[in-house]
Amino acid sequence: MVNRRDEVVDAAERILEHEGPDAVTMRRLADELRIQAPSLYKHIAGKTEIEAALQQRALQRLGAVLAGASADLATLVAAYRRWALEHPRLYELSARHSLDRPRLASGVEAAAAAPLLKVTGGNIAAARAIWGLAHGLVDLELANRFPPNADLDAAWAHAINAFAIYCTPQPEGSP
Amino acid sequence: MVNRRDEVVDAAERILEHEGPDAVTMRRLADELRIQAPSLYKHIAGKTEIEAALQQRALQRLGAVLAGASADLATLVAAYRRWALEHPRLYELSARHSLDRPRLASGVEAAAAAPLLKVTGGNIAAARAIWGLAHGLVDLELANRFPPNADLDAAWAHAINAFAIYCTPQPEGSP
DNA sequence: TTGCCGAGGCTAACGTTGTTAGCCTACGGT
DNA sequence: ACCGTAGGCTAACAACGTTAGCCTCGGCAA
Repeated sequence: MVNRRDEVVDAAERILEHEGPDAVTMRRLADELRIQAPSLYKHIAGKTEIEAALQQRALQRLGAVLAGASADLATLVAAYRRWALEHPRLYELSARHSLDRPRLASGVEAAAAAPLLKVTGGNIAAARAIWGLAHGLVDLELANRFPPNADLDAAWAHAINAFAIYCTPQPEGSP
Repeated sequence: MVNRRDEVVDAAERILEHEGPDAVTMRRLADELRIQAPSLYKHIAGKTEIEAALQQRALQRLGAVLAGASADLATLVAAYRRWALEHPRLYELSARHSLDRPRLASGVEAAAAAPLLKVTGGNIAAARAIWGLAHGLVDLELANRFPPNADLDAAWAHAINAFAIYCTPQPEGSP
């Protein structure tokens, strides 16, 4: 028998995916498990714990996708964007909640960051800049901040082009 | 006498600033105006309208700051970052809610974007990439996604350096 | 076999949230 | 002098997360 706590998180993810964040309610969640809402608290401390668990899942999955895709900068950020657009609610949930590192399983954060570091040749500041760039473009896109007809592919292309100096094997281009 | 609706939005901004987003409650808001909560609905349609109004304010203020600061890319993004860190709650609120353009006063969006466009010499795709970069770095910083000891100044420096090719007067560096 | 004890369900209820319905009052214009 | 409306009020609702307290069943020890 699987851990009941995991079943709760599974159900939360299912509801989030299919019905959106507002539908992820303790009562709706309990319904999904054919249970009454207060019984959920036998398995989890509260809603924030569920959200933290989903956040961790998102981090792990995105990290895995990036690890599989990391050849060069272009394919890496393309993978980032694709995953976020394919799982927008999970991405948003994970991005909008601030990380409480203590609760996070160890290594998750580092694993997610590794592919970025690899592509910058270990330059951690450049990796963070690229991370910010990818997250920012995705976040603005998900939040409907670009005009409907905006050519976002072009924006991504420029972004990749700008950071190419950090990723092609090139001796010194840093401040 | 000023518009009562504006007073409601003013109060909301005040509470948001001093007590955080969770404190922005219809009842708390009514208290601030020495009124009962239901009376608020004589002046505004609902909470979402307040949030939209705050979002618009944020956009206008940030746009104004950027317009005043735009000399080169470095000072522009520095101004962006500074404003966001000085008004984190307003920034978050404005970033996390998707724009409903119909409600937005016309010109606000374009005015906020203008300084960025100026610095890229009219290259709109590059301007969007830079916007994404600045927003992403700020958002990750506000969401506590970087380790506490991270050297974010270095990340910003790399970001600026990467995009310098689009901003220094330089004929052709685009894909 | 008996006894018990904890895991995991249940109902009832609480406080807080946004919001609606409906009433009342005072003031400004005809 | 009237009347309508702007703008306040109280009462109340549904939905939310959460707590308290009870019951039941299954497995294990004596």
